[in-house]
Amino acid sequence: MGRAPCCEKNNVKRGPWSIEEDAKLKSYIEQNGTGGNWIALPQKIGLKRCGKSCRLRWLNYLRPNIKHGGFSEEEDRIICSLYISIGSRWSIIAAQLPGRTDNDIKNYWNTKLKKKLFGKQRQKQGSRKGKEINSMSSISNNNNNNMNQNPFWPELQPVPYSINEPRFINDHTSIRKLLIKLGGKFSEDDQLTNVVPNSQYPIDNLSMQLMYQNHINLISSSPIDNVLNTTLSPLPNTQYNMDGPAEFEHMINNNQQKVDGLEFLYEDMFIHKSASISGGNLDWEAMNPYALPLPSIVASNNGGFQQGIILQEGALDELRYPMAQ
DNA sequence: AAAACGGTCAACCGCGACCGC
DNA sequence: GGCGGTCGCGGTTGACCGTTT
Repeated sequence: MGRAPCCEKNNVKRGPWSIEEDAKLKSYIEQNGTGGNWIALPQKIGLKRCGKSCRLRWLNYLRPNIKHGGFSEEEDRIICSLYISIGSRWSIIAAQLPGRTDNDIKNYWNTKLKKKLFGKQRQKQGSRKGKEINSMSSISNNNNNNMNQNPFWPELQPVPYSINEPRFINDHTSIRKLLIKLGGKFSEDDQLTNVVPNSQYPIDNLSMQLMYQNHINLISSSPIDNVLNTTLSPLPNTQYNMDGPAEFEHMINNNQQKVDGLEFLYEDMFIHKSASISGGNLDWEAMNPYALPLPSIVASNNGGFQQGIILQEGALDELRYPMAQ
């Protein structure tokens, strides 16, 4: 048996909203609020619309102080940084951009920013084709080995990644270790409960906002190398330019102790659904200024934490199924 | 001139989460 | 704890419009 529809579809109008409908909805909500029940709202005001449709129209269009179009460079940067860090959590990204709606940002990303970002990358890749053939083959060889032996991710399974997987959320110890390594307010003696009441998720909104802000300040203001040094400052100060997967791989392989607290990252590097490698190449430099060259941590909308790492389109399949190419 | 194509964006859909009973 | 109703989210669709062929 299918799920019951939220409204009787035969009796509701669909498609674009008329000026009259907009005016009706807007004036009612401005005077009376939503009443906490979107489903009942259209009936109250005599609109032949689904409650969800009313909600959407209000949130995305009629609500005061909504901005449309004209995204600034700063907004671009925030969107890209957050997308790289947390993926397509549009509502969370929108929360960082006053006046922007999740729908707007999603559309903007899908139609413009994504192309801007990856188009730039392809352009650069195209100009370095010869060089990349060599690096591709080396990556491919490594991948084959990795897939056969899984030296770093022994339990890696070719299963689709789900953002709802509790892997990070449950890995409290790792998260805490990472937070401690981030330094600043998270000292070794601090209890995470100072920030996360009762050590249980979800964290309160203010803490989450503060964490976000710290994260955004960090990633939006720091040059790549500085970010790396800053966030990993409590670690031995070995420099990695992170110019590609080989460097990152090398870092993991030879410096396990230096990245203690990031254990949960490495698996995700290969499983995260936003992770990808275009045509077998990782050209992180080309992702600048938006790309983050390091694992970054932010709060997720369900109160946990997640990490993002930059890989390019197609990486997942190639890394999982190297023989299928 | 017109058909084909591609980009944009408002709106819809379906699912999981949440909440009250 | 189970259930039904509602909310919120992210993915997808389709109408519209500008550009290209």
